[in-house]
Amino acid sequence: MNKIYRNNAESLIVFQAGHLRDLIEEIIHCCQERVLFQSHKFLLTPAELRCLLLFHNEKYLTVKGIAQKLEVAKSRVTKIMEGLLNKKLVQSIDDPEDARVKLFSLTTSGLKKTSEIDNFIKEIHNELLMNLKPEDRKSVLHSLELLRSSMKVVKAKLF
Amino acid sequence: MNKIYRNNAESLIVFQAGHLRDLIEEIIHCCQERVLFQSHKFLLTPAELRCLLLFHNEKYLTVKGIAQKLEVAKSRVTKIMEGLLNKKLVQSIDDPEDARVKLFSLTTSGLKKTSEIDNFIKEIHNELLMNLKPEDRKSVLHSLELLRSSMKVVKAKLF
DNA sequence: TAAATCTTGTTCATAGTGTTAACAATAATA
DNA sequence: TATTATTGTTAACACTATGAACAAGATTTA
Repeated sequence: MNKIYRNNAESLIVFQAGHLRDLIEEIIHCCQERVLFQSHKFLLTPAELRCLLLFHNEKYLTVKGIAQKLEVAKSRVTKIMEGLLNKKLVQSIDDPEDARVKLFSLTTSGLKKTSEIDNFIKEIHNELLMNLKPEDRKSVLHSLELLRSSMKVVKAKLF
Repeated sequence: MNKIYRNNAESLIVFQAGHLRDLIEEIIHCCQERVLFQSHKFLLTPAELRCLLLFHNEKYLTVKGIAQKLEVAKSRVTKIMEGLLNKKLVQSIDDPEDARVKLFSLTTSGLKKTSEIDNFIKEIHNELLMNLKPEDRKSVLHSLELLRSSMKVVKAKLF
């Protein structure tokens, strides 16, 4: 029952599923290494780096807003911002319309660093793409879209 | 210089690289959620779960061996094994050939749990595959292989 | 063989990520 | 105005992880 399959089709699926598992694991491992590498390179903790990148689209962010985007508790955000304030990469002002709220924004050096990080990440992904043969690029992207969709379906079943 | 590209080819590459970045990010996020879900499901910490799966291929493992496979410090392994010993999922004996060495192995309940976890992961990946159209499966796997290779090249340049 | 060196695993201090609960200040609502 | 809801902080806790110092045991070498 463990090694004998009803037919070749079933055996192929088991093989492919195992292969899929190994490939995903390797790819994730590689990405995690990159995250550590780049936070080390920019003298930030991974959480600080992730947080800085949120300011790419928005000039002002609140603790609540950051917590939602990073999907962590507000108390965690307080800690992360403490680090970024110490490093003088962000500054905070009180929201003139609501005294409970703090508005965080990048300092000049924070803006510079954020832009450097974003360029670095862009460059990495550019290389990632350029290492693929031009005719493979579209199909790799399409495959990742299929995989993402399938993951969403599996996830929906799980919860 | 930021929004004007020399030609359509360059613009396409920038677009594709950004798309690649977003897709990888989403996929990784999904996988991380799965890791949390499954460790919660099996009443283990993620590190304990990862460690249990190492016994799939080998009956006996040492602290050093586990540290190498998990790519963590030996002191970390000591802690993880403490948790697994408390949960009675592993047992340890002194290596008769070297008094410094401890040989860890799964208990009966550890073996059972490990097998349940492995089946769960197999099932997840099976579903992941089955949600793809049969004619897409090979190309998705092939694309992941291409991506993995490209990542290795990029990584090699980085270090 | 005895001394020096290497290996194995543990403990401890430290850092980073993250949660929940309790709380104070402020805002919105009834 | 009194109640309720929101915002952000603090504190206690858990998990992941590292590196240094160390003890015990194995190996090498002089």
